[in-house]
Amino acid sequence: MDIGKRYMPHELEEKWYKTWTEKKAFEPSKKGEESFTIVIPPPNITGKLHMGHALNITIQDILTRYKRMQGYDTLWLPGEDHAGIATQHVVEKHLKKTEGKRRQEYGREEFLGKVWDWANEYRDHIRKQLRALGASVDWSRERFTLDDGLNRAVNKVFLELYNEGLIYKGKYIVNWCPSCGTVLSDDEVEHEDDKGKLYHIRYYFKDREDYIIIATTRPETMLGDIAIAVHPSDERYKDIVGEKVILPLVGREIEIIADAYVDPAFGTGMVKITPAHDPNDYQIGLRHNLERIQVIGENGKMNENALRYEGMDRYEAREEIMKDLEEQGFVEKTEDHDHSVGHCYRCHTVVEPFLMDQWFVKMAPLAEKAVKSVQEGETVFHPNRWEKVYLNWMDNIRDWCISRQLWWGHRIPVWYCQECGHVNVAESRPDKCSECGSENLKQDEDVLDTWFSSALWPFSTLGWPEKSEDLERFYPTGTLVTAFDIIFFWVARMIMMGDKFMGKAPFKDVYITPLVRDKQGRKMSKSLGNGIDPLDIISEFGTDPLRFSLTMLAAQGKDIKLDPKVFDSYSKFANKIWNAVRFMLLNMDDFKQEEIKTENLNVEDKWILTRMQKVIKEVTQANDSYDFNQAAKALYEFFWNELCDWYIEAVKDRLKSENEKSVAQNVLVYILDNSLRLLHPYMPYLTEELWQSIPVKKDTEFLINASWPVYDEKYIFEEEEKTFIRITEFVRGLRNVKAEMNIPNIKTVEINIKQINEDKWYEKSENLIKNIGFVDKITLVDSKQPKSATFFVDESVEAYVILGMLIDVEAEKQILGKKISKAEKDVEKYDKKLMNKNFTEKAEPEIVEETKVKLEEAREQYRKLNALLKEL
RNA sequence: GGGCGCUUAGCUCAGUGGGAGAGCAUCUGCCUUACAAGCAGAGGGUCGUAGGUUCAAUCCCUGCAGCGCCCA
Repeated sequence: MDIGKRYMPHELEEKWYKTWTEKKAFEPSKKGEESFTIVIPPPNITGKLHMGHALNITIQDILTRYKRMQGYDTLWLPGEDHAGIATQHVVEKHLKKTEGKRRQEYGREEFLGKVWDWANEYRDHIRKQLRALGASVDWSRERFTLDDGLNRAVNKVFLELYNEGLIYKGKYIVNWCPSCGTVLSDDEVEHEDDKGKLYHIRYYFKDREDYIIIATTRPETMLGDIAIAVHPSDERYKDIVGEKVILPLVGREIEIIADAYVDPAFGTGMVKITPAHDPNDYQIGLRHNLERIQVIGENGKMNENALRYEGMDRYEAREEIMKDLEEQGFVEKTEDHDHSVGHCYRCHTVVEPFLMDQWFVKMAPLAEKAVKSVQEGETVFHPNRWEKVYLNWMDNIRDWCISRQLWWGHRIPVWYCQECGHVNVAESRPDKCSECGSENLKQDEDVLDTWFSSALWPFSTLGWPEKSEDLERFYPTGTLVTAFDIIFFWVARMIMMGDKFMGKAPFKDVYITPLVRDKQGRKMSKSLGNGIDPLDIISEFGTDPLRFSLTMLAAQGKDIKLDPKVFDSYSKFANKIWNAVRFMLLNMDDFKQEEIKTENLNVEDKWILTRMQKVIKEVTQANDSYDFNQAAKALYEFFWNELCDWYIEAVKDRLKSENEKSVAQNVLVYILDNSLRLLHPYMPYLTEELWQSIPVKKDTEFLINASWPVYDEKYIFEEEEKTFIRITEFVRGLRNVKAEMNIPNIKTVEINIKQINEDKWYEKSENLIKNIGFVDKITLVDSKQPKSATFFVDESVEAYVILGMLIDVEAEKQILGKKISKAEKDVEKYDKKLMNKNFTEKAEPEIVEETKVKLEEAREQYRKLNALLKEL
């Protein structure tokens, strides 16, 4: 049977994904066994999946396939997120472009119809991408954050929190994005240092000819100034507290008050207080019972309180006001000033602090449990340092503004009675007002923050609030795989809600993946155009190489700087695997599967079996501790550098021998069977395809369901492992001399061996040495023969290669010289160590013993090599 | 301002209290019946810097410098 010389990814991928889904291989099938569940971080329906998603999906799939093979009742639940602000934003932009209309021109219902069309299209696109990546998700359980079931969960949670007083409505300073036309939560505001100006403005006293100087970055808000504040212990201003000044341009009298919030070191140590347009001023306003005057409207334009500036954009007004102040002599000076400004995390517009009536969740009581869940280890972060980030946020938690002035989302389940004004909160529309019985009810116009529904994802997707079988079977979930940037938005809130409504944290582990950046370390983004589309990589190299590459790079706690060259490297690895299996298949004549009997094994068999067990252990441990890059690396090195470079080369000859081939075939089949199992979570398609062709009795129809290999003590042969390593060193020595003497490796040579002690480790492996070393004759000698060069020296033997006319004495001297100086350095190093009493007395005895052995070895090498050099 | 992370070969990065590693790149030689997407060999690093702990530090601790991120 020949499967062809080259690995061709694409047919395999479609074929196997189809087969797996048809056979329901992704659906949990081990009911009653311990479950392992992952809920997907639902991708936004605003766009396509990028490289970060590809990494995230790959890791989830590795975990899922790994646990499935280990026999867990495994579920990976897929779904998508309706992404309120972002989706409404892109659809509005899209409609403006295609139909030239704004959403208000359609009306709420028609517009939502168009968003649903969009959502359906993009959900489909995301599904295709997940399939392309090989994600073994259970499609029969797919969810969307706006599903009816999830809506029931959202309404129930809203109602319960409201009844407990944990949801409330109130007028506070919130973050308003004038471009998105909605309020944002504090976490959705990104602070950035912007170049701005610090304007120093004179405010004249009401009763005397003097003035004070106020420094501000936002002069346009002065129209809403209500007071001036100084620090109570600021000696400079103690005497003027209580005095009044006249607000320039406006003419309003405002009082100088004292409040500890003021930083005496900033500006002049006096600040203007605008309670309607600054969160800190708002707090001061509360403390001093100050009036609030709004001067900027929701559209970011000055409102009716803004005198002649009404209707101007806030930045235009700033300029106009400064111009007027200047003309009227109120400006002391203007200086450059960098300061941190809040921007909308979606559209990057500068956010306006705004006094508005909104819905909030009281966070402190919810945070308390969520802190405990992590502190007590119910949920563990990997890498662990993210735990601090999480706890830090929880400690400084503020109430969460959850209402959004959007149409796309879960509409707030609140109905205001138009008769008596009563606020009716209910899971579904009430027939009449619970207070006055009126049927004239009007639902709140706003929708909930998307993260409000996302926070319920780990249990709402499993059927909550119904007491579903899935909920019982799969909650709490095993691992959440996500990126650090949504620890606050999402992870923290899921833990809170899980604790609150399920009584248990929603997952045992949180694995925070690295961030995928470009080659220069920049974040991949549309605007930079430095993104790499996973689908492009898949069509060029295949899914398996993409996945394996990302895994190799995904070391814990470090961002990935992605150089597309790596995909090429690891697609070569896929080809290597392909060809190793191909080699096996081409050498399976008369194959009968038999039990591997220890007494029939050669040294190379025992070595590879031992190495296999150790790799099984290493990969399993690495997977368990989320060190996927280490698992991948261990597999890469084992497969290529040990199995292919040495074992396959070692058995080539035996596979042609009638007497010997059976053992070699059986070992080879065993090794490849186990290797493919270990590789499956990383490279599912390739391994499934190849596994099908292995002539071995199988425990399952498909590799995806096959059992995970288990470390087997009976295949551990420590002695033979060492012997084989000695053989490889022996052969390497020979190859090295050949290379230095410009003899092609495959040109056969004769070698001589001088026995020094009793250890005849090479005897049983003479054929092996001949084959892998391209040696046609081995002769035992008493001393080094003329026209031969030394290629191996240890305590048991010296070995020489006969070169005849090819000998190059200078080259040999060089080789020996290099070795001698290395031995000399070793002798010096170990000798120095052992001369140090502190070392011999305080270091662990094994280390001292080891060092002594090393010193002796190095001395012996040095002595022999020197002797050889003299002979030349 | 508070906190976190990073600094190892030309590039991208693993790694460990006791022998400095991989891939790519470079150089040399090979079409060897699995694979030229391959095989064999070689060169290349004061492990950012200054101290400290230790018998022993690239690794642990502290300061410093540079880069990046989060929070205010």
